[in-house]
Amino acid sequence: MNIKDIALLAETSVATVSRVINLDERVAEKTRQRVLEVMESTGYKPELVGRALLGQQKGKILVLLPTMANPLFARVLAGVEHRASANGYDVLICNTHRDYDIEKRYLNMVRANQLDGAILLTAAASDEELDAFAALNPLVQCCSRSLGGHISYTCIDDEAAAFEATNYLIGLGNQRIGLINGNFDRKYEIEREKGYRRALESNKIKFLRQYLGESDYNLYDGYDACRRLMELEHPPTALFCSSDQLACGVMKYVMEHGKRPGVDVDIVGFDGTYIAELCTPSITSIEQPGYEMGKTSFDLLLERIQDKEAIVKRVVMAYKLVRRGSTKECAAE
Amino acid sequence: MNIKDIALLAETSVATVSRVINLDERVAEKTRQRVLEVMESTGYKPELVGRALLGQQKGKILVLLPTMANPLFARVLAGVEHRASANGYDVLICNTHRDYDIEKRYLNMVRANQLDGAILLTAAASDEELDAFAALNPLVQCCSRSLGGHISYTCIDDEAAAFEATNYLIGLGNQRIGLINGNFDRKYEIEREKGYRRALESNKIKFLRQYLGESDYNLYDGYDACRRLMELEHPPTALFCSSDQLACGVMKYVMEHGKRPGVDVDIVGFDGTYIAELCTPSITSIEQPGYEMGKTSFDLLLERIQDKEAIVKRVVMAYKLVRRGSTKECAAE
DNA sequence: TTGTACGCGTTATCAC
DNA sequence: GTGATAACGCGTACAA
Repeated sequence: MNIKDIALLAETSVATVSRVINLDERVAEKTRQRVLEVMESTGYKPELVGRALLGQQKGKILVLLPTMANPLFARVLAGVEHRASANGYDVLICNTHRDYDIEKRYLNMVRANQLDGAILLTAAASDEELDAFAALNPLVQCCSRSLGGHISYTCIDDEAAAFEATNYLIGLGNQRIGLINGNFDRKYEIEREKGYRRALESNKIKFLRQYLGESDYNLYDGYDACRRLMELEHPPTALFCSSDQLACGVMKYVMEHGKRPGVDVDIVGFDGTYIAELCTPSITSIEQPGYEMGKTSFDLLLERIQDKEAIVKRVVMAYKLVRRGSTKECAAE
Repeated sequence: MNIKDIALLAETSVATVSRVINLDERVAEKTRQRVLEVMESTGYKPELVGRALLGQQKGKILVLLPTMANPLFARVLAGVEHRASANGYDVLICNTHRDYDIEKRYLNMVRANQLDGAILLTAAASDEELDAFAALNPLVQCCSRSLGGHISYTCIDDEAAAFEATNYLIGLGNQRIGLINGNFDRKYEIEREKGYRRALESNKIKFLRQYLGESDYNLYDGYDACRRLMELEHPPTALFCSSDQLACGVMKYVMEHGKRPGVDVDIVGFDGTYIAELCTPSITSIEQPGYEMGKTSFDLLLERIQDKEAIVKRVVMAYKLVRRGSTKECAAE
């Protein structure tokens, strides 16, 4: 059942049917009714593939996530969906697993005119590749940033956030502070380590490599990394984790070994997700404005979709250190 | 840059280029090389839209999730992706928010030949509608089931699982058991309440409506529902929750009010996600084989894609009651 | 106001 | 082995 069949049944031409579908004014009311009736009775819906072939707007965008496991991304997604829906766009999601080939294949859907554009969280491709792609296709980044002149992005200042978190832990009286970070060499991970080290330096605390714990952001990585640090001769008295999930694993280790978070060990997470809220005690965390970042990402993308030459914007949003029970001053919570 | 350009540059015809692309044997080695070189140097990739227009395989399927928040779905997704990747399919995801219109719009992508098929978790549409859709398009369900003769699905026996969990709580000596369930009237929610009530009956415990707590599966719903039940004159001594996230909120309430999970109150969750493992104490939960269900869902879908008349299968998988620290016998964990 | 004809990128068919 | 061409479903410029 295609547009031709409808035209036949409505005793008119494909052009007229197309006009009816696309709300073109210049079609007689009588004809319109006849066409609408036929469409109704046959249950006809235009094949989007035909339109895509014409390189028109598809009304769909893609969000590329590195993983589904972090609730921060669910919040970002909600923000994207909110703005997308208001502008008549559907949002498709895919899971790149931080894999270069998968990321490429999905981005290709944009290139192949299947989608209007894409929002990328945590890229696997190089800055150069991304920039080249963004020069030709609507692409923006979110929660991470890429150098290069063609990609708009929105993110927080990871260096400053890590500095503030570490500084806060020092202010609570901690001198030995562990950092459990991801080991993917991503820009935001590097930034966070930078901020951590800057806070140590500015407080005249010596940086010790042994206090760095690595992780793949897997389920028990926080737990395992914490064990390694706690088995040191002089274990840290505070831990700064690069995600709430890591912090949750850390808490588990700490509590299982008879210590109280917020009393014996201070713990700070990252992202400010519900995980941090639901743990007991709840976890002090750097809260990223996921929902806002999602909304802004879509708006930036829409600008690029509507105008290929739209000016590139880099939006850095405010984060917030939310103090909860896993650090001393709030232990009573 | 399309197939025509390549043909021109390689000094041959579009037909031959198409043959090279599709690994057709009958093309001279010399010609093939020439074409491959041109494709290489131009970085040409076939536009999938053209193929889609011919009603061919698109190599893409869609997974419709009710929400991103439940880690169970991430596991299901991993299973789907594993089998999909092995069969050359890309997996797109979308978030229906349990909304009828959104679900319909995305399913339409399948109808409109944009995708090869869809896997649906938690439908918003009626059984009849879904069945009608499935009669014409490849569609399978996962983690929930639909009556009707055209939909293959895979899920667990929710009634039996709820029965076992409730029975287990009774076996621990509990007589007043609360059920915190979703309030969407979904089949699996109804099944779980049935199992809960059957366990009470078979142990001669009177069912009390006041021990039913509702929720929207939101962040603090477990916490709030728990408060309502705990403020009753005779509060329950055990709580069975319809998700791990709910159970986590329940634990929080319990601990904040000076009671110990697994000692003063027994708590059982549902799904067996990492949330249950990472809490302290960790949470006893009905573990759904998410990864396996995901894999099987894809296999069922592939059968339908490859053969429209493939026989409908209903796969019920084994669940597992995993005992952890939130219930008495394991409180020492 | 309506209809005809073309083009989008690809593959299948058929003739050479 | 190769190439010309029809076909897929749609929107639109242009003609009527």
